[in-house]
Amino acid sequence: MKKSDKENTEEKIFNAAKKVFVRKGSDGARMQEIADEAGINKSLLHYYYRSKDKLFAAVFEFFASKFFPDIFNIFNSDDDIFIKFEKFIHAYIDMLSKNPFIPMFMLNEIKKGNASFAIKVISRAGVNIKAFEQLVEKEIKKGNIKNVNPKNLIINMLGLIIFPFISRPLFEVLIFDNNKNAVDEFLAQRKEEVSTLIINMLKPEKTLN
Amino acid sequence: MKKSDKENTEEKIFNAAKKVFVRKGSDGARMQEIADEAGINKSLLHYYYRSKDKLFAAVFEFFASKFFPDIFNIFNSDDDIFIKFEKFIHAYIDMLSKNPFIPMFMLNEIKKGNASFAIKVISRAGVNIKAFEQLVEKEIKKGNIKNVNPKNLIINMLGLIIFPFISRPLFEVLIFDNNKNAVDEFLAQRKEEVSTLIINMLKPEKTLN
DNA sequence: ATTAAGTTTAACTATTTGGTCAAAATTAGA
DNA sequence: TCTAATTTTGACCAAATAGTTAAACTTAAT
Repeated sequence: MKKSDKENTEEKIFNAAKKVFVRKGSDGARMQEIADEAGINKSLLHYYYRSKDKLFAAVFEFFASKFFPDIFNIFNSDDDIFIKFEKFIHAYIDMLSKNPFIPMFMLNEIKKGNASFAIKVISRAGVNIKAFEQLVEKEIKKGNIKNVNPKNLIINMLGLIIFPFISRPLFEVLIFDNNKNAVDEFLAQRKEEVSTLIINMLKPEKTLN
Repeated sequence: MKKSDKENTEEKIFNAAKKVFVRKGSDGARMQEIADEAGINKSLLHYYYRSKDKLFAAVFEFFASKFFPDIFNIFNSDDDIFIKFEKFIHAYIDMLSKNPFIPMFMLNEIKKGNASFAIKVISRAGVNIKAFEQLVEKEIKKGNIKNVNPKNLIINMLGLIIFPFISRPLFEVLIFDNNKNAVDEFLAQRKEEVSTLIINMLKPEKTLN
């Protein structure tokens, strides 16, 4: 086969592995299922990726780079602070809409013991929480935003953004009577909802004098 | 052995199973690991619980009843609507503080295909989302709370409550430099944080005339 | 056309793992 | 104390599954 086809096979394996690992997790996934999903012989998995662990590591790294994307630098721009938050929230929800299963996958695998691996990816991606906290404190001092706890702010924001994707299988049936279109609409509308909420958390009270 | 000891063995198995299933998930858990954790012979697992599936089902049902606890009826009381929310948030975070791994376990297993099982437990627990939505709409009409979307309200509230527990392994190292005491403090303080946020989402604007 | 390198396949192996079984140990009751 | 029921154990089994191998096939270059 040609080189372009070789890459094609490797890609087919990688894409199939992404699907199956996301669906079943690192333990539940079966090499045979990945091979079937890719439509190729199981031995090819080992030909291209030595072992299940190596294949999983590749998939994990791929998703980690999505989950900790290169968008925290939005906070390094010289936009107005509220614009920064709005841009970040929109960008992150857009990413999750394209990859809705990433949060569950990542957080579950991290919990099972891949935290240190994740940290490497995070620092490589330039995610800098300390800088974020300092930014918030600076804006508080300047009086541009309310006196909020930066750690709470991060968790609140990420929770509001990420939780709907993690809990979708549950609330899809519990709240939306299995109407998947309604859920998709709901998730799309979350961009505005979360932006508004965060901005309301941050907007200083109108002084009354 | 005596009957009290028999129950003791069964309990030992059940408690060990809870630990291991939470740690590794239904696929990652090994019967041998559960036996070791319980300090008993592996055959006893099958003596008391027939199969891994049956043992897992018992554990799943146990956690499901915790995850969908009998506290939604707080909203059926005749407390003030803000008190209802405050009570609910406090009660739920208290429960999670005692069982911090339940959300990750439940949501992950539900995602992997136990949704229908979960629904049974939910309805048995009397969780009634429709009633909650109607309550919110009623209070909106009465002008007691702002005109919010009830579905957004539920997801926002549950996200703010649950997400910190799901993401703890990540933010513990990323935001808290592995200071576990600081994280425990942070989580305890979330009761007030979330209550305040939800109430601020609901409090009508002060009219200016 | 021939060759050498890379790719694909089916058959096979080794290990892990859920589950069984019969014997041994313990307990409760007569 | 003797017996029957219950509980516990270690050895074993069968199925599932990750990984190996050697041969067959394909491709690109000469």
